[in-house]
Amino acid sequence: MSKTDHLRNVPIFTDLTDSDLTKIASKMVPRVYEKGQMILLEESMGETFFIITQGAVKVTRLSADGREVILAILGESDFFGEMSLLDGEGRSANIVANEDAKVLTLSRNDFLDCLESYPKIAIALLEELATRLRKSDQQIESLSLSDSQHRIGITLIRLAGELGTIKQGHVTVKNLPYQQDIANMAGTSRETVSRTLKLLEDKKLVRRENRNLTIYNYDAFRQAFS
Amino acid sequence: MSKTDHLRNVPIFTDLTDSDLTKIASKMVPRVYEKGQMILLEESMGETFFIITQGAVKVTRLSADGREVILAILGESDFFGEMSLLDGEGRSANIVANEDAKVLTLSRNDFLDCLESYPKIAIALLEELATRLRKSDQQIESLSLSDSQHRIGITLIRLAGELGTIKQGHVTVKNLPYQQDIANMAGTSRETVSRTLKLLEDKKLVRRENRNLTIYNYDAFRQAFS
DNA sequence: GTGATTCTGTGACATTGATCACAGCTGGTT
DNA sequence: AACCAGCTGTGATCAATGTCACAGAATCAC
Repeated sequence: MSKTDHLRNVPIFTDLTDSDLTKIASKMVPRVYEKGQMILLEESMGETFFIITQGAVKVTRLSADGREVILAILGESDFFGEMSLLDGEGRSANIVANEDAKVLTLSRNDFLDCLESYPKIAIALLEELATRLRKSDQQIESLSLSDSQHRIGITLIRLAGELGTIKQGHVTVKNLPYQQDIANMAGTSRETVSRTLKLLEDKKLVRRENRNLTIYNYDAFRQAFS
Repeated sequence: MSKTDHLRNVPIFTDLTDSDLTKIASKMVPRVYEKGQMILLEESMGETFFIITQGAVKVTRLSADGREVILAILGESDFFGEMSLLDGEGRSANIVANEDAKVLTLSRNDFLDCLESYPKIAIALLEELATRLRKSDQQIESLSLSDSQHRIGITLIRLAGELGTIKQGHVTVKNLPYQQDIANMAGTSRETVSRTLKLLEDKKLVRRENRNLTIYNYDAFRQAFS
């Protein structure tokens, strides 16, 4: 698949003509990362915009004592790095390749030029940031008000939405993240995730085999936890 | 103060010429709300953009059983309502006048026209959303990793930044919000806020008199809680 | 296939902080 | 000035869940 083809799938570029896409694509530089490799380090200055063409990354913040919060897991056609380009502050999060990953990068100047030249990109980006803000607000609510069981349920729904495939009402998440990662997304401990998954399985709400998780009745499940 | 004067103070409009500002101002309709009055209700469709010219509002989410999370307290020259205009989803939060408040409103269409006609507005708005997203991410981190004492400390810092005035190293927040509101911002209970404030006062980190709170050594305080 | 590494399950225990209950203040209103 | 509503302080209690410890599974590397 060519660079241009990849860009076409990215929400903020969908409104562009082929020739515009090609122009932008020509400025993008591909890079490759191995699983576990750090792509961006907190505190460093942001100078690059990234689009994922293959694989997945996790966006985290680390506390002084090394505990980690996972803010998001991003996959193909998702992008990152725009925040510090936009507001000029330093990085606010770390990005790590969660599996082997390929990305396209755009320099700060080229990115900002895009915004100036194609107002549609700016508007689409506004849309995307609004959606992310909305999700963050939901997360804040759930961390503030819900107990660990609900937060874990909500996290499974997030994962299902991002990584799952729906088939006749039940969703399967292949390659479920490790319990520690789920815990770091849900703001709880690994042990609590273990116990809660068992409980959900006992209640016949989900099934696990190998690294896959199936939510039997996705709608009912969302009902119960949102 | 004229409408145009108010707009000049709003970050997303600062780059505009006077004549552009006047054009936009002419489309804005003023409204007035009393303390406690609901300005926007969750779930309703977003059709209006608001700029605060006087007073303050709180942005909240409510759980099914009536508990409230305060996502932000906004004051003069802050704006809200842009989220559902941008991504077309329903409202994600409630807005309540926290004191008597005056606002200027802009209709959906006029707002979107502004974005199309003045790319600078779109870019400034991107900047603002990036900043908000950054704050949300910090909040998620602190809810996930910090104990209640730290979360309350961080909340006081937020309040100091938004409502306080700095004078030779110490910050005074006049008209500190009620403990219940602080609790709803910090994701803890009102009683815990009461006990923690006492503790901070005993440690000579802050002083309270009437409805005012003074943080003695702002830099050290931030050091200790961030 | 074997060993090493990493992930998961589970009991025991300690602790935080929510909740309840109620008294004491404070500020606004008549 | 007296009253009332709503805010604040504080003790007692207790459930949820984090932490520790370790055994059992799964997966990876050679």
